[in-house]
Amino acid sequence: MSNERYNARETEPRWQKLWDERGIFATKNDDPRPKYYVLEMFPYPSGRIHMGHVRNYTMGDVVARYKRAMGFNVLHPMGWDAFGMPAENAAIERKVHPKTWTYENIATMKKQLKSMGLSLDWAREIATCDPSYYKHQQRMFLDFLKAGLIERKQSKVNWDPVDQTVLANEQVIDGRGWRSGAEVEQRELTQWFFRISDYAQDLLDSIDTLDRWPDKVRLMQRNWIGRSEGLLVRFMLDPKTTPNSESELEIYTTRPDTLFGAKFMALSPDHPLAAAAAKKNQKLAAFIAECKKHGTAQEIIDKAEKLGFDTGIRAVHPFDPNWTLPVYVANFILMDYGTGAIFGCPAHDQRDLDFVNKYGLGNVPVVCPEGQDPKTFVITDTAYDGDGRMVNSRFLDGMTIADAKDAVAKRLEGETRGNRPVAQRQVNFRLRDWGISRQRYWGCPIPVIHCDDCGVVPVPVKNLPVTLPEDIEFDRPGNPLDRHPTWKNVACPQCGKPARRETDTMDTFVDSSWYFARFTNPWIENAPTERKDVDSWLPVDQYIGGIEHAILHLLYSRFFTRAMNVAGHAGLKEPFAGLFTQGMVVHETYRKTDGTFATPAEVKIDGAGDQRRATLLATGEEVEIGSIEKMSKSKRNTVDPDDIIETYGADTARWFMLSDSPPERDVIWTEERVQGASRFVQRLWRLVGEAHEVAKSAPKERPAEFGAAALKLRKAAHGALARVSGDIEKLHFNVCLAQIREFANAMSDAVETVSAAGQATPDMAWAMREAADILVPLFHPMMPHLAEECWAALGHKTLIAQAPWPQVEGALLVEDTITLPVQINGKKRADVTVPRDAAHADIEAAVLTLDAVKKALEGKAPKKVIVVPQRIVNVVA
RNA sequence: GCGGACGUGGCGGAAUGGUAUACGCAGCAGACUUAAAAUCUGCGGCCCACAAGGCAUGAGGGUUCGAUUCCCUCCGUCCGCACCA
Repeated sequence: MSNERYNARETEPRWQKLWDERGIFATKNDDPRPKYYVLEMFPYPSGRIHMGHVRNYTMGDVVARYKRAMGFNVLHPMGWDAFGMPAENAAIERKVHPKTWTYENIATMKKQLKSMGLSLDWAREIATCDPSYYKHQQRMFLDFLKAGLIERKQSKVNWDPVDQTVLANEQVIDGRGWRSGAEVEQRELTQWFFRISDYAQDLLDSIDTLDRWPDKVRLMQRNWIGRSEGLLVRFMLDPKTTPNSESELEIYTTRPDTLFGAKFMALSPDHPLAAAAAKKNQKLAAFIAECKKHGTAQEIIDKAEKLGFDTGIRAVHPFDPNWTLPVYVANFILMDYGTGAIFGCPAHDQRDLDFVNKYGLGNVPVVCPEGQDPKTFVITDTAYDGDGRMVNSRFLDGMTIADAKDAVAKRLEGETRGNRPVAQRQVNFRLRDWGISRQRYWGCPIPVIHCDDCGVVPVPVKNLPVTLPEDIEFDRPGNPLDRHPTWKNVACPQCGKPARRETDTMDTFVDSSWYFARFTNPWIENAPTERKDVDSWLPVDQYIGGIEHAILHLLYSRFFTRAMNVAGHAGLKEPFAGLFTQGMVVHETYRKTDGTFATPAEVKIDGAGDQRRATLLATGEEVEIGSIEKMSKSKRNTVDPDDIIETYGADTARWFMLSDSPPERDVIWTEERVQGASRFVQRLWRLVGEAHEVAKSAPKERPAEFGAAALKLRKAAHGALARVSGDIEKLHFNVCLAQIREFANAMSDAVETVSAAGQATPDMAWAMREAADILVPLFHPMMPHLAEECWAALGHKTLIAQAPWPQVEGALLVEDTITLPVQINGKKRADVTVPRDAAHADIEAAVLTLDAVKKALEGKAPKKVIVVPQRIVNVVA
């Protein structure tokens, strides 16, 4: 067999078929072995898989196959995040029904995934657009509604007047809709919200328990939740200056210590007091209208100037009835954070300082940094937000910031006005409730009915699912559900009178917030989950996906699991015990003279290093080799997984994805390295063949003694085994692959030794058999097809996919004598070989006889000799 | 602006307080071949003709017997958040 080339194209489908026929990756829920749940983020069925999928699913498959070999009952399912806008875009642009488009894509991508040789349990496949899935989602919506986890409220949205649809912030570009180009308006719509903010503190606290999540993701979630501790303070207003004799304004501040530096108050343009004042002041009304015209798009907010308008209202300082502050409406105050009103202390807040400098209100520093003279400490253009002592602050003078905050809070909490304390400590979060209403067709219908008499009525559970109608038209903008002739019309479940269905559908993030739970038992029809299954399988032991989901998907899933817990559909709070975020697949770009890009397949590369040149295959025209970018359609730097699998085989593609780059970092796809991976596939095939030849003469019984060469091989094999196991556990795939290559090199050396000697000694033949039986299982998780073929060639009748992980022989990892590096003043100068358990004194004596040491010491005694057991010796001269 | 990560040969990278440059890619030289491909062997941080030696992990400083690893300052690259009071 050793002189035949390994033919991946013939071999891979053969093993895939066999795995399939024998159903060896179908997982049973009642298997008594310990469980291991490995999950990769399921794909959106966009049409074809891309290299990012190949990388993601290869990593998951390595873990799944390894854990299976380690004796775990492994759950490794796959499904489709199948609702979403691209299906509707296809319907509009190509007149294909979203359902047809989606299911065709699923079929194509499933075939592609199968060609990768992934050890997936396809019997548990889920598509979120299937009524058998979203039925349960609707059921949970109703349960959550009953449990008070969902509410309906007004919210501002980006409205595209041409497409007649709501746009996400990222779909608004320079204030215009990304598709229509129409100027986006702010509209108030009544929408459904999941009350995720009720769980802000719990979601924050529990991050500490997620010790197998990347620190980066945990930090991003902490920042996103954005907890702050502050004080609500009720300022009195001069009723003579207010529109309707209002007497009070409540503000939120995290810096109550700076109250004596206050120079103004500011209201959000959406604040009720601003609205009231605008009714009596046309100029103010115009100012507010102008503020509201600006969208929520980030670019606009960034560039917008800080603008204010003096309402004429005057507020009274809480510590001085004779001290009044002007009340402005300002465009930078958000209505939905705190109370929508603030007091401004310009000396210690840059934004407030910019504001007073524009309107000439001045500033007073109240915190003086250590070592500064308060008399000369002035603020002009840069606010001071550091530590220091209170100054110019009456009873607070001399206190630290923390003490001053506490003193202000205590004093104002103690005062009451109208039976309520003047101030109250409050914790605020940046995290907002999760608006899930989408004015779209291709999503999960929200199961409620609007009745003129009964109001919002939930669809009775027995009437679920509320299915999407299939006879819809995309010939006009807007939501097809809204204008469907009959779907919307329904009798009120309570009073029986004609009523209307909710035509909004759910955000697709809802679909992906519980699919991992459904995978634990996707067959049960009368409930979203089977409690014994969901509780025994969850949490997911290893979740793998892109960093782009670090916040939204992962935070929503954490919330949703809590909600399922409350509603009785799951018994835990944290769905993902281990998380890994893999890097992207990137590729260099090729720019043609006309500025457009060429694909890697259209380009031929010549030369190396600085001499590398790229020319178009078709015309010979030179193209510029550009920067390395994320593979994308727009840069045309994509490589099609199908092409790679066709040319090199899935194992080569899988090996490449794990090589060289650490898995959390981006990997650069290059033709040279794919060939390198392919060469290694061939080399392993040859090596296993050669090893098999050598091993033919091996005795059945393990020899009592091993010669030096055989022992060296055995040590290499067991050393590699121990290290590879550890590296897979830590997901250090690139290091793991280097270990396998090193072991293969050691095996090649041994084969070389045998062929130089003419024949194998019995001990070497036995050791070679052992080495081959270790090598194949080691690379099986990465290259399963090649491993099956090698395993069969070695004469095994079992499948490697079902074989146990080899046992390490610990004694082989311990050396009798060890060679320690010898440093002189921290630089390596020599080696010394000593018995493993040699005493310090003996090692020291041995070291002092070395020529290099004698020379360095020039006859003098060393100042110190440091012996680190099993590691190193350092002589200080 | 706030927060975080990273910086090692020509390139991807290894080593998380103990032999810096494992493993691979590219390169060079050689073997096999009529030739090529494939394969195999050898060489690859810099300075110095060699050796000895010295210098090298973005730059500078510190801690340590010993620092790529820990600490401080700076430079560069990337990422997240951002009128959040």
